[in-house]
Amino acid sequence: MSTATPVPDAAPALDADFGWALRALTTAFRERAGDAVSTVPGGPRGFLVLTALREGPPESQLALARTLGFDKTVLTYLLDGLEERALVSRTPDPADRRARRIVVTPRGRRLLTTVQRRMTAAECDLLSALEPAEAQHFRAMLARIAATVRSDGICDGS
Amino acid sequence: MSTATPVPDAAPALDADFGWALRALTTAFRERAGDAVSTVPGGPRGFLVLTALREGPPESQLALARTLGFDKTVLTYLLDGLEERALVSRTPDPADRRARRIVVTPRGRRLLTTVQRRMTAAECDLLSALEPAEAQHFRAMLARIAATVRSDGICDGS
DNA sequence: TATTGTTATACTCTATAACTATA
DNA sequence: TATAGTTATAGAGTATAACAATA
Repeated sequence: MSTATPVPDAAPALDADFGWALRALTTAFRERAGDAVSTVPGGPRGFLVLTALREGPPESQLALARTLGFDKTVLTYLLDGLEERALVSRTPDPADRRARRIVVTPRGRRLLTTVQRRMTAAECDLLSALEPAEAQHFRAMLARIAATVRSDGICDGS
Repeated sequence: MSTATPVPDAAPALDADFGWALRALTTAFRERAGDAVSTVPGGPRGFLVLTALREGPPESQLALARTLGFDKTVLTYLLDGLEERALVSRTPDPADRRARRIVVTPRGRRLLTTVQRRMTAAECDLLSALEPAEAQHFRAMLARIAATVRSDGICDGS
């Protein structure tokens, strides 16, 4: 009998099921984050658009869509909503008149700061089952996994 | 200057954003799990129904729905699909003729075993960014969080 | 001919309300 | 009256196809 089992049991109970736990986490996150981002047009996805734009203007809407992992058609109406409330500005790129330059407005930055604070609080609440150091570890592992699966989707070599 | 920051930065980049990482993980999981559960009527949710039933027949459909965190209306057509392929049986409870006794058939158990094996493989692939021991730690933390947020939703005392 | 962005459409998942049959 | 289950419907989120403008 081995006491440590690196490979998970082939027939776990519901509570031990990865998919079930992931589903429970995302559901709870949606609920709590939903309140936090209720003031952002487009909700959680609008928030991610602002977050991505904060790092600098993308080459085009398409480049932004790829960064976020969103469909380009989704981005169109997400940006419609954000532009309507003057949180981003959308101007034709003089160099390539098919593309649009998207930039966050000062107002957009201010909203993002406020909402990010609320999001952080919601996340801490969500992870309150873990000790602070554990929660940081969980976040770090999650980020590593996300980076891997994303790059897999984009450029899985072999 | 502190080298350890238990509280996350208030303005993280996209790659460090919890919601973005969670979204990337669930998207990748859906893709991979989708293949694994493609033979189960109702897909990922049908699989969870079978998993929950494997632990024993529930009091009623409603009790099963609460265990899974599904809406009762969803469970109706999920069970329709599973019953149609003889993976579960649905018989009126003699004691309370409003309620139905749901049990997994031998065929349902066999399918579950096969699919669970595929699901485990898909999960291991998904978590391949982590060392096996780390992956187990991640699973354990995820299960703890899920248990907490679930019980919060059902019976938050104070 | 290929690409950016838009519109229209459909499909899945989820949530709500209204109904039936039992208790 | 309250509960178990069903049906119908509407709303998000997502993906696809077709289109206009530009390269």
